[in-house]
Amino acid sequence: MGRKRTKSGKIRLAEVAELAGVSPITASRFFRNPEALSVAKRTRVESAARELGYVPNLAARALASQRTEVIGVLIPSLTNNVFSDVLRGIYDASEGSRYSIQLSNTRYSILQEEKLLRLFLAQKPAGLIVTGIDQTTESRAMLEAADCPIVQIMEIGPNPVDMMIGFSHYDAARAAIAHLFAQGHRRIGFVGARMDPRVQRRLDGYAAAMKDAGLFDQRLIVTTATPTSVTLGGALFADLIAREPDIDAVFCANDDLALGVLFECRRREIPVPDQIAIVGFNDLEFMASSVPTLTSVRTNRYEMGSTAAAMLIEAIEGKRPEKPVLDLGFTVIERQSSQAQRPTASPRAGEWAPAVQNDSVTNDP
Amino acid sequence: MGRKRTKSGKIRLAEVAELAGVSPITASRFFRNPEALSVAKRTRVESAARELGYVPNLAARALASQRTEVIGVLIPSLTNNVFSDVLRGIYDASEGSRYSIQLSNTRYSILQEEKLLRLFLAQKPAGLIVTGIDQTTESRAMLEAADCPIVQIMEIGPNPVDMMIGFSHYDAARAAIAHLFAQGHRRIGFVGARMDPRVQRRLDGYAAAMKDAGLFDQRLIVTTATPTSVTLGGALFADLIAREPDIDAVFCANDDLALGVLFECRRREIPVPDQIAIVGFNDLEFMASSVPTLTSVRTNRYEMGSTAAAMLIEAIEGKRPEKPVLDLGFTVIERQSSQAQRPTASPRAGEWAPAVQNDSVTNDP
DNA sequence: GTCGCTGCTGGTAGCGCTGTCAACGATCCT
DNA sequence: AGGATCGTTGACAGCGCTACCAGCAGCGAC
Repeated sequence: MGRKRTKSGKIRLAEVAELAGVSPITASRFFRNPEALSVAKRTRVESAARELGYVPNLAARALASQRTEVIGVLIPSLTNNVFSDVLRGIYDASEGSRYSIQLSNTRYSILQEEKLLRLFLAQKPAGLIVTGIDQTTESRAMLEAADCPIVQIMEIGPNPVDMMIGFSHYDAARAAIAHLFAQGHRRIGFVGARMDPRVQRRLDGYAAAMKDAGLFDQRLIVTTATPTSVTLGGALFADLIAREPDIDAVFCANDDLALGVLFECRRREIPVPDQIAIVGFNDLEFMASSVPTLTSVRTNRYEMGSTAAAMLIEAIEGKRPEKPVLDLGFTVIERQSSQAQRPTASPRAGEWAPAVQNDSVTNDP
Repeated sequence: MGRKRTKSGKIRLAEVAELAGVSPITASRFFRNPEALSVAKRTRVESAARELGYVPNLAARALASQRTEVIGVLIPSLTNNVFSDVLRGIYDASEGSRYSIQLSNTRYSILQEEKLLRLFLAQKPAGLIVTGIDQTTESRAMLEAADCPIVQIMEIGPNPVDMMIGFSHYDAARAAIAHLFAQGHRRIGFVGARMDPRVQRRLDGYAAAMKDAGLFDQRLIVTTATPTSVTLGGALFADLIAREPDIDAVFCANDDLALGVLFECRRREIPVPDQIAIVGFNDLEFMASSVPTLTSVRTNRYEMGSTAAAMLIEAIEGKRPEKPVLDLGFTVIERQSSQAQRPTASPRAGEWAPAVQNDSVTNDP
């Protein structure tokens, strides 16, 4: 016997079709490919749908069509400011499209990432955005076997699974160190936390630049697996300066650490940049208004997210980009914290201004 | 005639049932309510599912059961640190449950919120988390008509739609001002940005406290609709101090603004807290390690998210909480930036320590 | 006139799962 | 012992939509 399900008063496609005087399948086509209809039927279906307030049932559509309109996004952290900018880009670019975002947090664990990937793939997503290029072998195999477009974000490297968008953390770190060299600094410390693959590559870039200049010294490097924070930046710098009092600059793997270093310098009355220069990474908003203003490597986080989502959607709809790997570059934004010459006095109100980007070293491939 | 759809090699429930030697409906029950099966069949289905690597088709489930396992979340901003903490709580609490999170960004627009709400509700979510208590009349009506549990987060107020979890921004602001009064401050400025409803209520709390003390002065208030930032904090404070040079404290509607004020003071060589005391709101991590450390009102953002999601899931599964409205309270964390007496000298390295919470004014209902 | 093509439309048959109800044996109570 | 109750299981019929063809009209080419 049949069920007694309440028909729930919901408008179905069949109702719309009836009101429009067409078959259900024609009405269905209207929502997926309006161009295939004659103008007359198109307008009839459109007004019928509006009149009834029809909303398609996505579950039924997914079941019948054997595919979903979901874009899976895997990022390592919800807390890190870097990812909130990327996410904003992704959400903005997906808005207005038919695709919805399914977000999951890997917490910087590639095993967790593998687990989530398995979960996502089982639901046949329309596309996937994953962070970075360091997946487990198993994850990599799943990604390559997946029958949907995939974008790797945050960095670029060899052997993309499919598409890729990011920049070279290695080169960015080298550019930051080159800037410090140009300002006359020689004993440059490195402060890093979390040490995820991208931070590791910044460290590699730092080390390579220092080695090339014959200035590399393992003792200049302080890192920890602890998640990053401003407080941690201060603590790591305290370790560093206690051990190596003669350092003249610090390159921080991110801006939170840099701010922590700045505060620690202030606490110890170490003049910045006169005794110690500071360079951060990411160019978060506050870097431009601290005292002194802080030099940083600007990265195009929002664009990374929005472009990744846009590329993915294009690819889902069959228009693969001509260049599947996109380098968004970076810019060293030079500010007071790394100037060779400190201005005569601490600037008075009104005299300071954010760094002019024209003065900066840009890598925009 | 039938279709030639590629059966896609996917394992279906029927296959699992066949291997386990039970009917499909019994296998189905195993995944939804294992307790209803006898132990023998339960283990048989379990091993069959594992052997075949079965993954349920959520679209089919949603279609057949007329409901989804999706929790809709509407927040006003993806950038604001406050919401990233809340979100992390929501995602953490939903992990391991059968529910997945569908996130959307209202961008502080209640019209956008209404639009998104309509979209969400059309897909019959299992539950809904919405930010704040200021919905449009239309949104309010839709929420009340929705046949799923709903949690309003970030603040508490009268007439909850369903459940509610947050704290009183009004009371929190009053507590911050009371603390400044206790430290001897009288001409206390207010700096606010964005001026969303919650910031507005903080302003109301400030104004009420000042009026009660006979100290209210409209000229002490500087606000803007511009989104908040550290830089903006400095700029707003610059306006305020230019107009009212005799202020002795500033209450900032959030910590970014407070940091901006601190930097601006440093830029102008205004001693903090000797000439100007500073109090922020939210107690972001950096407040404890700035120089001087910054007083702030701690809010339980992660708990707000995780508890909201946990309550919602309980409610979806039929266990409504005994108390549908939960006040998570706040704590005024007293730090150097609002101390009545500045320590004799600027503290030396190692001598500073984060404020002890025991010294603080807690409102923990 | 016939053929093939193009553009539009419709019929049929599911997609994979679950709500509803009925049936069955086992257990419990009087 | 008889009836009521409980726990467990299965049959059936869809949920609302779309893939796959088939059909049909209109048109130009031969």
